Amino acid sequence: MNTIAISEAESIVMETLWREHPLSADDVIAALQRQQDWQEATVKTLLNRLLKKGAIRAEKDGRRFLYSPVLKREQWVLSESKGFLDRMFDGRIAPLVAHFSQQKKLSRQDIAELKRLIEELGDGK
Amino acid sequence: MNTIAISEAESIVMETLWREHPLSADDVIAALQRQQDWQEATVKTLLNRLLKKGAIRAEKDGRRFLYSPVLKREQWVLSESKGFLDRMFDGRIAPLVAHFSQQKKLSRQDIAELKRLIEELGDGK
DNA sequence: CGCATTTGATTACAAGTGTAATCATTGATC
DNA sequence: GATCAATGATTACACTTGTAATCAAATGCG
Repeated sequence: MNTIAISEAESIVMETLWREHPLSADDVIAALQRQQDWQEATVKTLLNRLLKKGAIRAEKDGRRFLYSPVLKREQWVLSESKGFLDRMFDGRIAPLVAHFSQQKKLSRQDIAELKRLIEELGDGK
Repeated sequence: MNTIAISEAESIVMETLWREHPLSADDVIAALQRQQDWQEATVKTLLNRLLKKGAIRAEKDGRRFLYSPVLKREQWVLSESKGFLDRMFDGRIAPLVAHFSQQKKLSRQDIAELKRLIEELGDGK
C-alpha cells in the first residue's frame, strides 16, 4: 500500500538525495563518483526510475531539473526493517538481537548502547 | 565460500526444509499448499534452482528424491542480517533498535525480552 | 542562424525472479 | 510387454534490476 519499492541501486541514489537536496543530476553524479563505480548514464537511469516510481520529484531549474526525495528515509527504513524482521524473525526484534549475541557479533559498544536504550525505555513506561 | 544467495521465493522453500528434512518434492508442495498460492510446478522449479545453487541436496529414494538443506539457516540469517544492517544502519544493531523504539514499534513484550537479553549479556563471558 | 554542448528521454540487453506449462523418463499396472 | 501415472528436467515468459549507450530537445556560442 503506502511504500514505494526501491531497489538496492536506487536506494544508493536516494541516500544521496536524503543527505542533501535538491540536487541536479550532475550533483548526484558527482556525489556518487568516488563511492560508486557508475557511469553518468547509470545514475540518470536510476533517477528516472525513481521519478517514475514517485520516490523523488523534479522541479525545473532552467535547462535542467533539481531532484528531491518524496519518499522519506524514515518511512523507507521502517518498511524495509519491518519486511526484514517479518521474513527473518517473525516480525520481532528481540530474536534478532538474540541471534547476533549468540553469534558473538555484538561489540562492547553495541552492548553498552543497547543497555542504555533499554534503560530509557524502562523509564518512560 | 561465502553465502549462497537465495531469492525470497526460494527462502520460503528453504524454511520448509529447515523445519523438517529430508522431504520429497511432494512433501514440500503439501507443506506449502495452504501457506502459499503456488502451483506444484512452481515449487519444483524452486527446488531445482536451489539444487543448482547448492543450497540444498537431493538423495535418491526409489523413483523420487529427498531434499535436505545444505545451507544452514543460521548462516543464512546471519548473512542476510549483516547485509541488511550494513545497508540500513551502518552495520550496527543499536540504531535499529533505537529506530523501532522511536517509531513506537516495540511492544511491552519486546522490551521485556530485550531487557532480559541485555542483562544476560552483562553477566557471562 | 546554425552548430556544439548539455541534459533529460528512450532504448538496450543480460541476469535473476516469480510463476508456471510441457516434456521425458521410469517404475507400476494390466 | 505396452501403457499409465508419477516425478524430475526442460522450456517459457514477462518483469525487475544493474548497467549503460544512444537519441533528442534546449540552449549558449561563434
